[in-house]
Amino acid sequence: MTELSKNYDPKTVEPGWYKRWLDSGAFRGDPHSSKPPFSIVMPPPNITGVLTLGHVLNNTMQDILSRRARMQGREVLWLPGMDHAGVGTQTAVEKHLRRTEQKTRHDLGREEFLRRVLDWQEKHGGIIIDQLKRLGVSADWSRQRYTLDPEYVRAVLGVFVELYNRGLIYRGRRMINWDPAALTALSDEEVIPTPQKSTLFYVRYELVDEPGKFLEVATTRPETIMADVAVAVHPEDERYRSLIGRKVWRPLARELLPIIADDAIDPEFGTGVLKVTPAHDKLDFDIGQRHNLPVIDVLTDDAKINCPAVPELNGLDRFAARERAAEILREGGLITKTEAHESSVGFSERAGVPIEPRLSEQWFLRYPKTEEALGVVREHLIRFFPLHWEKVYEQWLENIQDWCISRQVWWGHRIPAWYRDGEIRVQIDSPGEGWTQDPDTLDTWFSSWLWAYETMDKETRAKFYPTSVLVTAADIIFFWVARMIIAGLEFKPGKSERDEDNIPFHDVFFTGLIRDREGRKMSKSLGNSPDPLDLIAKYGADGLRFGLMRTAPSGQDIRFDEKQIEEGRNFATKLWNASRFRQMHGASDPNPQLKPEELSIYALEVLRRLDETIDAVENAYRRYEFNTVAQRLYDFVWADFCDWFVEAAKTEIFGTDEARKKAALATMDYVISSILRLLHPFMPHITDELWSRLGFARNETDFLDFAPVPQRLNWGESVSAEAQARVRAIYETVQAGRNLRAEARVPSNQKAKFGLRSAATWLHEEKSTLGRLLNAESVQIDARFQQPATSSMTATKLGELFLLMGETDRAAERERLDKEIAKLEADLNATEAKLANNSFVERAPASVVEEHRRRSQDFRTRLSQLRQAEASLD
RNA sequence: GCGCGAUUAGCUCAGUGGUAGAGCGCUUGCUUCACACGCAAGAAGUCGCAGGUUCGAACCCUGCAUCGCGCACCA
Repeated sequence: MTELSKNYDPKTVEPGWYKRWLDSGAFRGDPHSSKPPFSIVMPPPNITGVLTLGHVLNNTMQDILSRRARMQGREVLWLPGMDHAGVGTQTAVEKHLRRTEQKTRHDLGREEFLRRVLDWQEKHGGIIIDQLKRLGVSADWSRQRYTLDPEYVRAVLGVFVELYNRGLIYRGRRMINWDPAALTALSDEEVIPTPQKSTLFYVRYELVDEPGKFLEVATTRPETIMADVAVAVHPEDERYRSLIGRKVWRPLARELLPIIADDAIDPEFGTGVLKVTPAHDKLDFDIGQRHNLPVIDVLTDDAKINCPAVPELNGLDRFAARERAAEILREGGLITKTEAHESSVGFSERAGVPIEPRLSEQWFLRYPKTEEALGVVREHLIRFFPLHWEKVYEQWLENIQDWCISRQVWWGHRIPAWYRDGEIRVQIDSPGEGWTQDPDTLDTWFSSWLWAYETMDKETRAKFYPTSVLVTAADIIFFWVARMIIAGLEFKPGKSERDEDNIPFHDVFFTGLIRDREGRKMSKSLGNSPDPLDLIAKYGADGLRFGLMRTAPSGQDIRFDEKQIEEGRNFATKLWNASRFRQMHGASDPNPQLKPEELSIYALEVLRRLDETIDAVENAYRRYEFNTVAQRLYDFVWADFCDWFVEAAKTEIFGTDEARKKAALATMDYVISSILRLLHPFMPHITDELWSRLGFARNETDFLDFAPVPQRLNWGESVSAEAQARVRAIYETVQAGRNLRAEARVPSNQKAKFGLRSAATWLHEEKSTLGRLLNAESVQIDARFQQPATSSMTATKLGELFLLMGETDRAAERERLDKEIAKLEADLNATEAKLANNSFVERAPASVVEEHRRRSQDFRTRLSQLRQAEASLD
């Protein structure tokens, strides 16, 4: 055992441990184990993604749960993997292609393009896996899966075929969300409504049978007028009733349009007249269907105007065309007014451009098992943490729409539909000669929704499915969480037909989003997203993990502040140095046997606090309150153990009584052993390093991951009650004494003389510890201690404490005493007033009333002591 | 419009019925035999606002305000 260095150096320690864990197979999940199972499937990061703070948050939590479960003696499977991220990856490769070769994917052709994507994946893929390893993630990498693994692909396609055969998947020409930049359809969930300032144009449509009279229509999209097929009013609208059934002239690409009536029109909006453009608006499309109107599409797939009848607009981009169309209309005197208008426009989450509602032939899924999916959450077969996400989940399921699952991208699972001469077959493999496969691929989420069980083989599933918990950010509650629940209930991969065997997970913990100090979302464009690897280099993986966990309020968004990570690093150093101090006093006992009657009151007290901490930690884990666990451990280690116990125990550690010294060191061993085990899930590297360096580990592969979680000693009140009272009184007296020192401006490094007027005989045994904590040259303890003229005084639970000085500024001391007396009087009055209140005494719980009585008595005693002291100053 | 969160010290956050807490920052003292990534002491809060319930409210109820999120609407 070599001596510990003064500072902990994560750079040299952490990678070594990770290698040892991997080499020993510590992270393997064994389906044949007899231990009770614990399992998590990792939300698969994008294959070409890099580690973000969001990943750190999410994976640290999963790692904590996994490691804790191993320590609880459970067989843990944490199943990692990656997602092919169809649109995202393809967009990245296309961009690269455009920049380096000025080519599009169509220039290369499907086959060659996919080869390029594979090259890209080869080069940039899987970086994140190494980054996760650097974080200390204890996933079972031997089972790493990918959404494009051949057997996974077959499963995804198989599900498509099955749902098609059951009539739940169908192909249809419907209004979908079209991304004109990525050139693909999107699901409703991929569209982000964004408030946009726009202009509302009031356009005049001339009545055919009454030239010179006009119907005014308010629109934000004059560039689509050529696609109008009618104008519509509300049937009850008195203003327009007489016009229904008549006709107007379309002002661009002049044509006759009927005036129709439809309930969907809001008479309050604009003029109460809507131009009906079925090809470019969902509501208009529905109206068109109801009235058997034709559909005229005037936009190309990249959102340029396709309307040779109006050459001024033809070929223009939609936004340029909007301005040009307005100009043309204005020149023709057809715009009466414009007004500023704010409305919400759907943006593509990927490409960041406004989507176009578009009529298109796509594949759709009619969701099965929506009622059941609601049921398992409502009945808490699946528990959400925090609970309020249930509402969001319910709201979505209650308004669920069919899912557009086809994408016009090449990278992904190609739709297993085959065509020949108007014939269609849906099956995984080609039906043979002459059949061509559907060119489209499936929405990436259509593969992810099987992730919870298609990543497992049969025997793994038998042991580990349903999984224990899913840890994920709430922004994919619809994309992923809800759909996985539906898939589990629909395909029933579990060991029986019952819902409880087929839900994908028992608990879902929703993490918050990480924001910057100003509360903005982290984003590349804002440049406010720190690189976790830089943070690891600066503060160590353990420092990053602990710092982030300590300030991650459960389920709330997190404002990131690097200071917090620095604190994590500082805490690691503190732990390191406390261990270093222990190591300086000889080898640790890996299995210390503590006997209460041999221990100091400080030892009994720190052990009682340890019991409390173990309880608090246990409770916080049950609620997934990672911040509470971290905070409780931080407080226990830093305050209870280091600041108080170790300092007090130095009397014995540096003392001559070998038996007492041994007991103090054994207590340290016991507490350090507990601390290392409690902290291990949060700070795996440093704790294993210390566990090994201090000699707690039995051999090289005796990792903390498999050490038992510390249990309460449960020595009971009879052992600790008196010790607790005494220790608290001493610590309080010490703080009062230190305050006297500071007030009297005695420098910290200068020893001082104290007097304590106290009749407590037990105090004499604690005199040297009291003196040590006060940094005193001497402490005189005497029931009849006479206050010297030159001293300052404070009242404590143990009696009046005097700081003996050469010279005292009496005026300053009097002022100090006056202040303290005034405060005490106020406190006393408040407490007495409460006790004088009959309702309080009768109705409050007895313990509360008792507490007030005790407090009141305490205040009186101290007050009289202080008054006496003030009198003696004269 | 409907729903969900948040509002506590300068900052980030704990605190769910009984005299307001932590870390950072700030002020002061200290290189004392684990640690200056440290030790010790201190200043700092009408607990968003207004009502109500209660002997007692940061906490429970009602309303309002501000910020954020989701859903619907958005011509």
